[in-house]
Amino acid sequence: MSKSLLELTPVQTVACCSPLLHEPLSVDQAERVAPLLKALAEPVRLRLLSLVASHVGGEACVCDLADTFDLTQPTISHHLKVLHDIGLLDRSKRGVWVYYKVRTEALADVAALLGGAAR
Amino acid sequence: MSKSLLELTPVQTVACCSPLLHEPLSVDQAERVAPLLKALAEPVRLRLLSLVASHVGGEACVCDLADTFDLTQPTISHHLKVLHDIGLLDRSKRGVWVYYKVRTEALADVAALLGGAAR
DNA sequence: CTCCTATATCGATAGGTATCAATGTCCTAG
DNA sequence: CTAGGACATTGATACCTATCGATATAGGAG
Repeated sequence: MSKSLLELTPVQTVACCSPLLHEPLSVDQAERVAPLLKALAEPVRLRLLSLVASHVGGEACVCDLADTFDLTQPTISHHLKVLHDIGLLDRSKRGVWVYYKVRTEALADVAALLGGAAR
Repeated sequence: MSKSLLELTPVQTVACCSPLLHEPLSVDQAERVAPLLKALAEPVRLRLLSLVASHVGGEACVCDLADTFDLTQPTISHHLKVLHDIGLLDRSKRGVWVYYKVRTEALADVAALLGGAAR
């Protein structure tokens, strides 16, 4: 099944291969990637990320997000902080509102490691 | 799933397409994917997966793996069970040894959701 | 300044989990 | 059959985290 995985387009030789499946991950690599995956491994955070990304302008304020969930505002705030601290969300305060925006590069890095070969 | 949404050339796919980032994830989707990511979100398990995949024949027995880690055999066995239970590793017993093999489709599914598109 | 609203932080709690030592299961050798 | 080795399971422990209510902070309205 991995025949197509071996055919790489030149441009994506780096980004496209799945290091995870092609050579043993170093301890350092594993410990660097795991926290990113951990931040993603939460249904609420996955939905938050998705909601922010698909919101108008690619960003959303907490007030846009909180109503979607059956959770208190501190809990939403906590999840946003986790995503921001790990580098998956950018944060910018404008007036009273705080806007979050997905850092797509970070997400792409993870995807590339896991299965970039699918591209 | 949402395969019909992704009728793009490989180039476009690389540049832009990520289901997670293009439409809000449903609660169901999020709750289905999160456990997979959770299973991956562990340095030891990432390394195990990587070791199994890059081992000769794409599979490895526990005895091949255990020595690489500074952990007891039950702990390694635990992590392998987590990866197997979630569907990321296949398991086959041959004689006294148990061989594990990566289920690349499962990994590709996750990668596709995060940042790639299945071909 | 005072009040209100948006968001963050704090403290507590309940549930999850990585790890170990001890033990169980199952296969093969003899 | 019995012994030994490969792997899994169990039970205990220590740590982590998702969630809440309460509270803090900070900006805008009046």
